[in-house]
Amino acid sequence: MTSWLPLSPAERSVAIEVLVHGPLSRTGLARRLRLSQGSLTRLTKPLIESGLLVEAAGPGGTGGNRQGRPSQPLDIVAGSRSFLGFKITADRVYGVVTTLRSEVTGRLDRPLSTREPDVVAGLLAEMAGALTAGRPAPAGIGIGVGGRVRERALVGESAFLGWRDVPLGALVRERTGLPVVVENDVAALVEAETWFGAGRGLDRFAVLTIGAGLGYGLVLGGRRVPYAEEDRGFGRHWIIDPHGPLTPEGARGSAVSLLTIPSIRYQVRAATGRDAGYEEILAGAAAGEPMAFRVVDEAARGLGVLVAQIANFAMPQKILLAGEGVGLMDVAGNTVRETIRAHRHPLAAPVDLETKVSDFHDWARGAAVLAIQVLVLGLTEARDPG
Amino acid sequence: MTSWLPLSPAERSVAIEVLVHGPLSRTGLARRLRLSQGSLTRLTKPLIESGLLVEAAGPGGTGGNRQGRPSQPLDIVAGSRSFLGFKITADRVYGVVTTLRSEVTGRLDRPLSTREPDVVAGLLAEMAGALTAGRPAPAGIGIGVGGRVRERALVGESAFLGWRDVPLGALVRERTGLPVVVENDVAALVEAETWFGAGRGLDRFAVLTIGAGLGYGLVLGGRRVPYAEEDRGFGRHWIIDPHGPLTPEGARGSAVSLLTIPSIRYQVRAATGRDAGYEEILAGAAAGEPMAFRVVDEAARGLGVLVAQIANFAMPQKILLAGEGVGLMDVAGNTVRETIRAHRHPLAAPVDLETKVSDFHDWARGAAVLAIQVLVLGLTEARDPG
DNA sequence: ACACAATTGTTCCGTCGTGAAAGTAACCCG
DNA sequence: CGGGTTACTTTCACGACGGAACAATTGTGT
Repeated sequence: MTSWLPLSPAERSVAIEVLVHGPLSRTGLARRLRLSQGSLTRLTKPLIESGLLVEAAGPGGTGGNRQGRPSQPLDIVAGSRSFLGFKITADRVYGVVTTLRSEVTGRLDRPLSTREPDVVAGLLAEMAGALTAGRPAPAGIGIGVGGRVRERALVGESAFLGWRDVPLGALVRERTGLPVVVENDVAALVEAETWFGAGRGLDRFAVLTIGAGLGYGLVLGGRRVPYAEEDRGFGRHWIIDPHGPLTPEGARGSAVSLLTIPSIRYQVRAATGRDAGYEEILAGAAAGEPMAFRVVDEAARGLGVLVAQIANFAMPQKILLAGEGVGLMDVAGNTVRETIRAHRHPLAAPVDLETKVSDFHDWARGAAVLAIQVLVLGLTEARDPG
Repeated sequence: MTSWLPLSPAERSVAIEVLVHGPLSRTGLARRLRLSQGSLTRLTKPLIESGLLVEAAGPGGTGGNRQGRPSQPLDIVAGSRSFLGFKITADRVYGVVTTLRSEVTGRLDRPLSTREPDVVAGLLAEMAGALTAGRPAPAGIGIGVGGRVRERALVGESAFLGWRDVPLGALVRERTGLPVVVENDVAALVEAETWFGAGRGLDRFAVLTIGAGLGYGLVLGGRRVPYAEEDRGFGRHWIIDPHGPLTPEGARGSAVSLLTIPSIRYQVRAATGRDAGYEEILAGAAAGEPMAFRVVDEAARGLGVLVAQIANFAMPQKILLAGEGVGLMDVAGNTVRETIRAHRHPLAAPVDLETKVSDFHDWARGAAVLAIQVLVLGLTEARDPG
């Protein structure tokens, strides 16, 4: 049990199904995967023997069968392995320990004094040690970085760290002896939400993150679309309103200028001369302070337009708003929803919109999910044909 | 050979590969489909025996091997079967005969005097007879209709025909004795371009049609995304510019108001008092007539914004502009391209944009492709999970 | 001219994954 | 305790596939 079997494609699909969709009986799995019951007996046997799956204690709960032999749910031994996830920001590193099911069992964060790759890798190794002190060794490490990442190991370009072609994966692997997966931070969050969050089981799913910048990810056919713009952040040139605000960060009236936390603070500061925090501005808008209201209202309309465009052109079944800047929805959610409606066909299905305020540890958890996907199940990034 | 074998999934993939990607040797097919050479011998044998494939005359042309046994390309017998495709508009029906490769070998169109379902089905049957007079009977019929189509047979709702739950497929099958596939017209055009046109071999591909209305279709993972808005046409509520023109057809500044042929003619008529044709307006804009130029220029900017939004949010590898209203690109293509660039990240890959002026017979050809897909290869519509 | 290399396509065989069907297990109910 | 019902297992036969050896057909070098 020290290392898992190489799984056949069919075994892998069974493992993923149980991992993502909770305890399931063999019969239920057969239905979901369109396999015969006999195949399921065959496929689950080695998975149970290797310790990846167990027969859950209590037989099938509610909604089960009224008579006949009770079903025997199978479950992943979530605690059998642990994973580390890290998110690197400009001035701080956030880390979490998670189970196989991506439940966070520990968290930590440390300031980043320098951005020297060696020092950062050392800090990551040190945090890995601190996070797993007194516990069994984790199965792998996932690292999320803003910027372009190649081959899940190399940071090709990261503006805020000033990095170019830094082999971060190798550096951390040397210092920890653990397998390491490096990925763009938005991509990692999207994967995490697809497997364990709002996008669970969906075929088409979009994520928009609002924070210091914007992030966008699209999942189609259950797989994330590899995009080419992630290197310098999204939305600086998504012009929502040509007459909109001009900020240092994006083009005039761009999504970045309208929506990101720094841009909203900048606008209020420019108008009132006072430097207010983001939460403070939202509270002010809710209380009817004119300038704060105006900026937040404009942001809400911009967000509505943006969400409607995503819904119209990418046609996802669900859109998740995540990040630290979605508190906007609490204050001006109705404005956002009205604007979405105005930019959609009246007969179109309403957009399934979910809001999830996330902090930097949630981003780290996303990176841990990448490690789960790659290391346990042997998934590799979808190739881009053509 | 009167009816084709039921194809196994592997045989089907071979047939599609040859159909879509032209003559291919067995070795080439093995590489593309990631199968062994032995499997290819096995799979192609029944296809050749049944007459679906033939060994092409001349051995592999240029770019082949320098030495060794020359490869033996396999090709579809395109002329072995023919297909009918129809496009129904408000006042006219257009029909084509095509080969298996979707090459048009005959065309016809007739005025539509009434919209009574029985009469329309009768006209279709009569046109089918005229199109195939003196030729072998076609293998199937595809029909494209603007509006919502269910189960590839029922016209659920079509505003311009005034239909609701009309079993058009059954009506035409009764009168012709041929299998019939009914589909939304835009969906059919998208499928045709995916298999035989601009989207050939691409994983992600978008189509935007401009004509009397707008159409939009998205192909992801090689399959068309089933959308829910097609019933009343796209773009009436895609607000491109809130201060844009107001026309009878769409919301103010909507894509429909900016781009469709009736809206452009309406704008010029409202401004000049003279009713000019679409081509005339384009020529006037090119010649510098102020009002025509202004309307066309605004349309070009609107189109640029629209294409940029599609590129930003759906991230296709290629976007096709089709329909009768893309003559705009000849006159104001540079404006469109500049606007796209302004709404995209400067480092993002340039949008691969293709323009194809299409007439109503091209729409009919699209419907014939649906018939090819469904009837010959047994493809069914992608189910929408979740 | 001849052997040889290179490449395509075919034949043969062992393996593996699968569904069908029959059989076993576990539960409820009367 | 036996019948009904549902979950799971075992067995078996089939079919799809890859790998390896082999045949076919050309170019190349001496």
